[in-house]
Amino acid sequence: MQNKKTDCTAINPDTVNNTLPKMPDMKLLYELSDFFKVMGDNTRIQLLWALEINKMCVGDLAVLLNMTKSAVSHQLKILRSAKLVKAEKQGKNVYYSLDDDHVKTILEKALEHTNE
Amino acid sequence: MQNKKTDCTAINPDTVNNTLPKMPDMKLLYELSDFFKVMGDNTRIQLLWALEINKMCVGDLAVLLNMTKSAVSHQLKILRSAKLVKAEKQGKNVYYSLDDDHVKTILEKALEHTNE
DNA sequence: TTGACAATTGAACAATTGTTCAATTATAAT
DNA sequence: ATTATAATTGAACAATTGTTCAATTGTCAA
Repeated sequence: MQNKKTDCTAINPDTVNNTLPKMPDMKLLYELSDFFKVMGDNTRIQLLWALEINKMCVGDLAVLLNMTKSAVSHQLKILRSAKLVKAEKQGKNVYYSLDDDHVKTILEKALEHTNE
Repeated sequence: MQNKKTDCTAINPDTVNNTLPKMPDMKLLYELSDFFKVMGDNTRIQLLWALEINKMCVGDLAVLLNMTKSAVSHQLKILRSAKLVKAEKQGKNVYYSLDDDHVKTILEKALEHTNE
């Protein structure tokens, strides 16, 4: 019941042994933290909330959030690769919208926490 | 209907005008993204999940996650200032546990998203 | 009081991240 | 074909972040 990194020893080895097998797979935990990492940026939260109100194209979002199209596009790419938004091309414009019903639920749950 | 940062113009000014008043306060959005930022780290997700299983002290957590006590302590401090975990001193040890029922709910909701 | 152990703290470092800028692609209109 | 507009892309830069290391604080036992 030791730790490779330090000479640190467990105070309650039983508790550690009880906890270890109940921990989820590392892969799952990485997926979770990667998901939250995507949500953990103010620009992306603004984009998600805006798209929750209306489907919009990059130019509209840039004006709405007072940002450059480039910056918006970069962040939308991250949201898209996380499957949080989807893109739909119409002529010269690309319209973005939420790709996932869970996003709204998670935003609301997170609000319950911060509003305490 | 212009943007100060670029010469960019809205494609659909009506949509932008419709969306703008419906956007939540900037302060609220920052609180939200700050919350997700705290959740968006693999070490902290591991800590939260471990504490969801058992109340533990710093040394136990360090052994469980194979980290130094210092690194664990640093991250616990961040979780504590975000009111996600609470500390309770017992002699030489400090026992940590989840401070918020919502955390578990949010973790589960996030899993629903990543498991698709 | 002294020594040992648990935990915290601050500084330093490497790594990651978000925005800007400039260039490029793609589509529609003339 | 040429021009104009929408969007994307990649490189560069500044800012932020997580871990390590060393030193410190606080508590118990001898």
